[in-house]
Amino acid sequence: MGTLVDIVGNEEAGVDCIISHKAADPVVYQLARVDGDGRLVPATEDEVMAVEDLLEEDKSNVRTLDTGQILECSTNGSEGQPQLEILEIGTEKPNIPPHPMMDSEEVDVHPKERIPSLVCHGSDGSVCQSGSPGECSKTFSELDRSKTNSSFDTGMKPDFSLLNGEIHLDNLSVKDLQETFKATFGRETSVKDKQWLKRRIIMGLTNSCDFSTTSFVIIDNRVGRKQKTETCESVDCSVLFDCVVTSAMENHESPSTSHDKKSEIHSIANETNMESSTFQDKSGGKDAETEERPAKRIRKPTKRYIEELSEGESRDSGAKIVSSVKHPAYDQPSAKVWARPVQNFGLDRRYLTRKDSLGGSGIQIPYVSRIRRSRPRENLMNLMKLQPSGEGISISLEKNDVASSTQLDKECGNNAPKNSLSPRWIEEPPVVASERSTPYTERTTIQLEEEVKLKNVESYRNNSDEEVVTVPTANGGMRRKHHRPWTLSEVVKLVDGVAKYGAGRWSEIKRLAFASYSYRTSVDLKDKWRNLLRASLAELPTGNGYSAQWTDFSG
DNA sequence: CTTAGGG
DNA sequence: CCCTAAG
Repeated sequence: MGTLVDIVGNEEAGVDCIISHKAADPVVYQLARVDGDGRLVPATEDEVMAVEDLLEEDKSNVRTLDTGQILECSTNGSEGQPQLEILEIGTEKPNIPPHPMMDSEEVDVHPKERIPSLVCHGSDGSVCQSGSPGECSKTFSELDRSKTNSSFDTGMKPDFSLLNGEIHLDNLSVKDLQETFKATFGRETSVKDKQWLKRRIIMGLTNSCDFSTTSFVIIDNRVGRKQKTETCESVDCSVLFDCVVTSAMENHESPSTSHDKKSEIHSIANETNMESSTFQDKSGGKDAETEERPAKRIRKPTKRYIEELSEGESRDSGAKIVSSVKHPAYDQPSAKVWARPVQNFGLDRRYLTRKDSLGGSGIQIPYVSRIRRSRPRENLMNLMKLQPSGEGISISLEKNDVASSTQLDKECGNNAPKNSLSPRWIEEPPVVASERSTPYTERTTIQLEEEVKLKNVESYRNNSDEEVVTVPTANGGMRRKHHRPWTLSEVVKLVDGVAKYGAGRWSEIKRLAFASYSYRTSVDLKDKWRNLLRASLAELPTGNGYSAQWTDFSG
């Protein structure tokens, strides 16, 4: 069968999530976690983020499961071992001719009729299905409303007749859209932005269940059926963009087939006139915040595709910072979820199989390692437009980052619950302090390109070489074999973490900001920070004219 | 166990 | 990165 439900565990983050791929193509992940009682609860925002990062950076914890497979959830608290059985796995494969990379079975599934359903056998033997009212649904109940009546595994059609299979929202008035929204999500909305409404509705329909706060959607892989692309075209630029990027990304991977789709996509891209270089979905982004999801991160294009933008993008919206301010309740001893090796995994050429040290089951790593051959030129250029001319400083990026995050904190930090543990802003390196008023620092084209190259190298390694290999050294110790170059995003996260939690609280930073980078220890963070400090101090002190510029701005 | 600092 | 001494 397919590759449809993944378990993502991340011990550092305490995240054990079930990702049900409702749509394999484009993939829609929905996150839930198994709580101590073996119930599915929606993943928290942070878990979502952690998992997202995990998916991007480290696939070693992703297991691919099959229908009928039993999951044991070892819980810290309770004696019993709740189990989750995957009853059905929903796929939403395209109606276009099957991609040669994919299993051809299960291709003709109606998007809204095949939806993942998980049954969990609680430790008490209770069985509950997340799609129907029952034991588990307690945890889902509120989030569930739309889902239950919009067809879960029952095959029921959604509540509204407007939408029989195809979604034609274009002709609807705002009011109609609001109605539809209400029908979809079970709540009113005051948003008047048609684009936003349409987008939300589409998402609500494409998502098997909308965890109103924590569902997130990854459009992954190639763009799906035509119908889907139409949806993209009319409704959501960001999705479309994603598709385009993805398709471009995968171009080299499936040389023969992606052509059609690619051209198709491109034509759509042209039609929609994607002048915007931003990945942020404009209408959605703004309005999402005005509605019930204030400052929540909107759907972000899969970062791997746009890593070049990560420096700006990961915090430009501020959503990340705001949303991750503090949420106590989720340190709950994570329910560990192992996959028991029950049956063979469908051989899907998109996946590499590797040995699972935990359960012995095969970990299937998406073969869609989006290894970029050449970086997207425009993106880079756009990025660089942001950088006014000036001189290049080797760690300007970090400074840049801190500067922006500092700005953000000015905006939102005041109403954010101050974490009493952490107001240690003082420990920011002097460089940073002196530069925080400098909105943009710059580096030369060459430097940027170097950066990108490095990054590509790194992501390649990420995909091909997951484990931390150690080699014995002369003095008997073990040494990590591979020097993992620090990526841009890692550095950014580090700087960010230091800004948030204070330098010195390495374990905190590791736990919270580096949850998904299992290979970076807190010591690594510390060392890296030290190096950054050194580097920055080395550049700045004796006035080569640099400091003058900084002081100009800060004064 | 975490942090700091030297190697 | 590693190692280790110090909280």
